[in-house]
Amino acid sequence: MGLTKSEIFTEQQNAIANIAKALGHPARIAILQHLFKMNSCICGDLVDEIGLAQPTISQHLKELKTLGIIKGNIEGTSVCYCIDQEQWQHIQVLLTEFLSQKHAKNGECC
Amino acid sequence: MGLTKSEIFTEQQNAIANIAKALGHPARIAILQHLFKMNSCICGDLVDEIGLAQPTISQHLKELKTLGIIKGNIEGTSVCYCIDQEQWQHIQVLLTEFLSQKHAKNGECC
DNA sequence: TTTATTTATCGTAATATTGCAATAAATAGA
DNA sequence: TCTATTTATTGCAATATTACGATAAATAAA
Repeated sequence: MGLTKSEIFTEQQNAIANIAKALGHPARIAILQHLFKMNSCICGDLVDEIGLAQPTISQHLKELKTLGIIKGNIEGTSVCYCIDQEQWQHIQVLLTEFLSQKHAKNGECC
Repeated sequence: MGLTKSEIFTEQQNAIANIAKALGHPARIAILQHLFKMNSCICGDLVDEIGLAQPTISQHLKELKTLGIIKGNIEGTSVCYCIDQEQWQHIQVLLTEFLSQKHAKNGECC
C-alpha cells in the first residue's frame, strides 16, 4: 500500500508524526539550521550551502512551508525564507512534551 | 531516485533526521505512548490497542528497535517490549537541543 | 524590449514506505 | 509428540519520497 491509516490515530498522534516526518530528512534539518544561523536567506543560498540541485531544495522548502514551519517573502526575483516563529514554538511544545513524557508506573522493564 | 544523499550532511544532521524519521509515523508514536503508559507490553497488546495487522505492528516495532529506541525481551512465546531509557534520553537531548536553538542574529524576518 | 537572474513546476526514474495475507519459527502446554 | 499461541519473515501491491533535468514564470536590469 504505502498509505498511512491516519484515521485510526488521534489528532495529536498524527500531528506529532507529521512534524517528525517533516524533520525526517537531513536537507530539511540543514535548511532550518541555516535559517536559524542567518535569520533569513534565499533559495539560491541554500543550494550553494547544501549542495543539492535547485529543484530539490525548492521541493524541501515547499514541504517545510506546507507544514507552516517556514515562510517565504518575494523580494524581486528571489524569495526570502525564514522560520515562522509562532509555528516553531508550537512544534517545540508539541515535540518536547512528547519527548519528556514519563512512565506512568514504576518498575523495571521486562 | 528516492535515495537520500546522507554523505553531504553532517553526522548530527543525519542523526536528528533519522530519529525524526523513526517518529514520523502515528503508529510508532502510538506504540511509544503505550509503552510509556504500560511500562512494557507484548506485540499482541499493541495489535489490539492500535488496530493494525500483526505483521504491520511487528514491522514498526522492528524499526523502533533498529534505532535502539525500544528493546524486546523474549518471554516464552511472546516478546516483551519496553523503552530503552538510555537511548530515549539521548534522543531527547538531541531533539530538544535542535528544537530550542535560537537565531544567531536579531532582527525581524524579511 | 531583450536579456539575465531567480525560483517554481513538470516529468521522470529510482528507491523507500506502508500494509497485509500467508507462512515460518519458536516455545508452552496437553 | 501434537497442538495452540505468539511473533517474525516473506512476498507482494499500492503509494510516497528523493533527486534532478528541462522548462516555465516572474521580475530586474540593460
